Amino acid sequence: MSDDLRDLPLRERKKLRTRRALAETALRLFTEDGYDATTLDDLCDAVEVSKRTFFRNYRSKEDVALAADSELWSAYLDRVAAQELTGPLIEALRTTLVTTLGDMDLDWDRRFLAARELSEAVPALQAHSLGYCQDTTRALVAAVSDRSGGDVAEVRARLTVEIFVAAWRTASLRWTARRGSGGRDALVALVQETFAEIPAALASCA
Amino acid sequence: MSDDLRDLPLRERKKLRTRRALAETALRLFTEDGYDATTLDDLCDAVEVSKRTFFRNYRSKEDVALAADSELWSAYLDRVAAQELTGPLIEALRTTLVTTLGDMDLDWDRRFLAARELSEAVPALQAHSLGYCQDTTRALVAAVSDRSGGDVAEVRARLTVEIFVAAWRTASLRWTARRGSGGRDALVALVQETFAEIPAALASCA
DNA sequence: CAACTTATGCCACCGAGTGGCACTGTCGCC
DNA sequence: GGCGACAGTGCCACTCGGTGGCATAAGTTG
Repeated sequence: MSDDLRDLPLRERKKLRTRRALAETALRLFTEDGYDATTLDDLCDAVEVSKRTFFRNYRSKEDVALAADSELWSAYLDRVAAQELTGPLIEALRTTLVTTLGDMDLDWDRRFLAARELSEAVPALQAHSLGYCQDTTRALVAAVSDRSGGDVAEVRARLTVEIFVAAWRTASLRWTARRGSGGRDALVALVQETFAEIPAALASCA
Repeated sequence: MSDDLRDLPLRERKKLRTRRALAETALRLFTEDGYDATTLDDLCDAVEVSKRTFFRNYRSKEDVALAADSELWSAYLDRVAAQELTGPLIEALRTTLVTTLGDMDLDWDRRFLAARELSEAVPALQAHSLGYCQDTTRALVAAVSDRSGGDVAEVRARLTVEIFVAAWRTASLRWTARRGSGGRDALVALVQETFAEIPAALASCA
């Protein structure tokens, strides 16, 4: 995923540099000064870019804050599309997630943690982030249903994917709660733990 | 839930009437002309109310479109708070949901269906609707964790609640896909079916 | 009827997001 | 090396969702 590659056309390099500067500065300003307190004009001034240019790089103010989420899901979907899933679906989904996590950029941890913490503090970001999950869910269901058609099968696929996302969200919430300590390895461990808890959770009493 | 009650102070009655007129007209305009194409000014003109008044009744444009969702979750949380949950947690949550569904207003079906269809067409509404689920999740976890403390228990509770919401979303999606045919009874039946599918989904293969 | 409360209307304002157009740096081609 | 083509950018004006403030009208209470 690390396409730092300097063998891109000059134009692309410039564009990529402003894209990253925007995401980086946005994350800093949002956490330092607050999400609502930071206007897009502030951000654009800081990066020395026009507001118009911002919107050519990101679809919305929420989008730039949650760039790390977006990268994860995009990488995940690529991976799912590239390989064939075998065995129990939820296991396959979990395994692929763990692999994808391992392959993210080196500083992805930090950016993702910042995004999660913002997302918990700002309702608008939380909603937007859930939207990403939902889009990913849709795409996953489509990808999985293509391979094994059927009507009952589709309901099961959707349900499985929803549960998968639910477990991921629980795991990342736990990781965020301890402020990301242990880094990516800890996150992966929490994913494994949380998925293993699913049967117990279904059986647990009030 | 049917507090049509005319034994309220006159002022309350008026307020309630504009509240309902706003929700009703909003749903109509949004479905007829499109969500984005309908401005709040359009809505306020149609109801003959100032924009300021709109925002004293609803927090946002999304809010008024998803009033039916909001009512459901609010009624559900009331019910959960009022009774004690016994036996397997997910069963208790499901049963309470079915009861709550049975007790909604008579025209709730129609409004909920309209809200769901809008929500599937408009990303902003989808995100907002997921936000409601998330808030409900939080509240449920808090309510359940109060009763049975513990650290591992809290993770299980959260996971259970997340799975509960996942199943509900799958069920209501199925209902919406068939355009709400069969009304509320069909929705309840789908809820039962979908929850029953959970074990099979977890075991299902790709 | 008078005094108080509360919802409402009106107006000015902020910030997110879009469309249009002119400009400039980059790239391909001769 | 010069010369168009064109993507990316800046600037400007605009729409629309959402908020604050204040005067006013409507409902409530004595």
